[in-house]
Amino acid sequence: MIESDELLSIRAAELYYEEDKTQDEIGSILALTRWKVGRLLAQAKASGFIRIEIVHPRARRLPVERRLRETCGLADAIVVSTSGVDDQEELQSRTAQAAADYLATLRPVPRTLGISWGRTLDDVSRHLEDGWASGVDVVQINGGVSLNRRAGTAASTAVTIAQKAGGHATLLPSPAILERLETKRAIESDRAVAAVLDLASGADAYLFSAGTADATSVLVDSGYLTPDDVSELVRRGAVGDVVGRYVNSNGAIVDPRLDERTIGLPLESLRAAQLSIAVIAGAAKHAVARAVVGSGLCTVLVTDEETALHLIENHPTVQDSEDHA
Amino acid sequence: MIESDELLSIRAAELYYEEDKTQDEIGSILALTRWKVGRLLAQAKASGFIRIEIVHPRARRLPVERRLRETCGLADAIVVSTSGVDDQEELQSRTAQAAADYLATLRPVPRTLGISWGRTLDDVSRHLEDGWASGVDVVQINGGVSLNRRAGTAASTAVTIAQKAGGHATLLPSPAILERLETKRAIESDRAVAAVLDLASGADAYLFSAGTADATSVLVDSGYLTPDDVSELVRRGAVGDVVGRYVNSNGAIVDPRLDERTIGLPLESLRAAQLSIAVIAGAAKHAVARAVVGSGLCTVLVTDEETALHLIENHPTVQDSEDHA
DNA sequence: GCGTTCTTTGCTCATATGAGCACGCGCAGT
DNA sequence: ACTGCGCGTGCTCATATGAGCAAAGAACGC
Repeated sequence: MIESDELLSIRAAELYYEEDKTQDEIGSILALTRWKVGRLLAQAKASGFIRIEIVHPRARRLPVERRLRETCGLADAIVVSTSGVDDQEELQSRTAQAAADYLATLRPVPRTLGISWGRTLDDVSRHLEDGWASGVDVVQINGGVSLNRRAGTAASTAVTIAQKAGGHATLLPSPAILERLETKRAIESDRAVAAVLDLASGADAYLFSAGTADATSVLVDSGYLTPDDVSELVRRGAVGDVVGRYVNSNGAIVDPRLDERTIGLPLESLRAAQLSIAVIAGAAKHAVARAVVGSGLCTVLVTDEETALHLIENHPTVQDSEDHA
Repeated sequence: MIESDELLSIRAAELYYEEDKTQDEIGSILALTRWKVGRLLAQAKASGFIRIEIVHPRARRLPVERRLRETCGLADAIVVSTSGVDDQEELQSRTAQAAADYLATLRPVPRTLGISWGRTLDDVSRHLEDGWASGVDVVQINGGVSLNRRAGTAASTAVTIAQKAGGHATLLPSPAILERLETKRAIESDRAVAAVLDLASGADAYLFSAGTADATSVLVDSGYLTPDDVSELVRRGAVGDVVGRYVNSNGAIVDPRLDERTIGLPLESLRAAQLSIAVIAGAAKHAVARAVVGSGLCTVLVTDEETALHLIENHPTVQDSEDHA
């Protein structure tokens, strides 16, 4: 029964899916009633013999999204299909596209959107369509405009997103990390900076990415940290950075001294936010993604299938809550 | 239109196939009429965005079979799925299984079945179920019983197939290739041998495989030919052997002198047969498969998907008919 | 500007499919 | 043997889907 029924269900599936026969026709071919065929087909599906895949760069993985939402307690999850993706480039692009799509269809439309900056966010900004919303103001939530070697990327990301929505951008005129705590305090209390930070903390939604904790980080690239600094952070458990702040696998700040010199929205504000969207893709970022999701830094995650599955596997339900400072 | 419709059809497909929504539900989600959704879905399928695959060791590829039948003018074609097959072993086994299944469901049941011998055929015999038919007599169509190193494989193949069908086996008591033409003639005219050959030429159906033209061939393994002999044959265009006879890519005999010393059914008998089933699998046998199919040696081919696609690509419609002798 | 033609849209209707149910068969306990 | 239970089977009926069609709309030439 088990054996022969399995084979029959395969034959039925071949005729149904590959030959577009009706269940009735299959019935007469295999000498079965059409109800039996229906059950065989259901059985084949249930046993996982039928694999249906949607192959398209814009395809999403709804079942994975659901699982991700459920196991990680996210308000929403966007998972892009990873099938047939050869290079990281493509994967980044697909994810950014998905994030752009998500933003564009977001309801209610946020009046102010707080964003970080970096390669990923810039990618999102470029994938957004002109007129994706009307009148969304964009605020930077962490510093880093001027020092960035690829001058203006951070600024242009914000400006592009705002322009395409017919709103205007507010930049955070400050470095990402200051060398001395006093300088940081001084800058922070500067009226212009304080106003932006204030605006940022009141944003309706946040959109940010995360960086890996290695020498390829934008913070290294921009000269805020040396590769050695990063190595030391890694030694102390850093898995990546979120809006310029290095966190360990529990999502806790790795180096409070460094963090104190970092300008921008504190991570707690992200955690408290009604809507904070993280865009994280690629195998290199699995660890940060886990930290971000596990520690409640985002309510919505946009990612690739592989990363999503990784997160589900290692269900990032925080086991130990805090780390030693 | 093209752009937005494509995206919509992907969204619809996700909801339909991955979330098991009804077209009507999708309609209300995407703000479309259910007919539009239906069309979008049809479009997605037509554009090839929906890939349905049946993952099972016994799964076949009906559409490929159809194409193979049509482009190669075969009476029937059996193509096994190659998805997720790691090793050659598995592929051989799947193909043999399919051949066994095909034999078992063959109608009308042949009264006498002519078979060759070798690893593939032996595999088929082992996959046949006991009682796969009732009263099928089996005849060997080419020599090679005694000399074979793996003693008795050829004989056991025939006997197994016959036994499982409740019929009896007739072996061809002769080497595959004789060293001297006179010996061959003498053996051929021996009453016992002649009777078997006569029986063989009158079989209702033939089942055979093909070997590659290299040192791994069973003919080398059995000591009928030396690796050097084979190299020479290859130099002269041999792509493999069929029932002990080496053919070139047009399916023509490579070395008529050698062929004259080979005992067994001539290839012309296979070509003239009402029903001759070739079982050929594996990348190494693409060339022989092409020769067999292209020169009409079989009316039915059992093979793997990869080989089938190769045959379809290089549609083996015989371009030049005969080769120089 | 106007008619023509081709495409797209929303429909009706026939068909295909799935849910739920009652029957009958086989099996075990008494 | 009898009876109760469980399972697979084939059914009825509601629902989902696809074919075909007429009208609306867009694109084009005159």
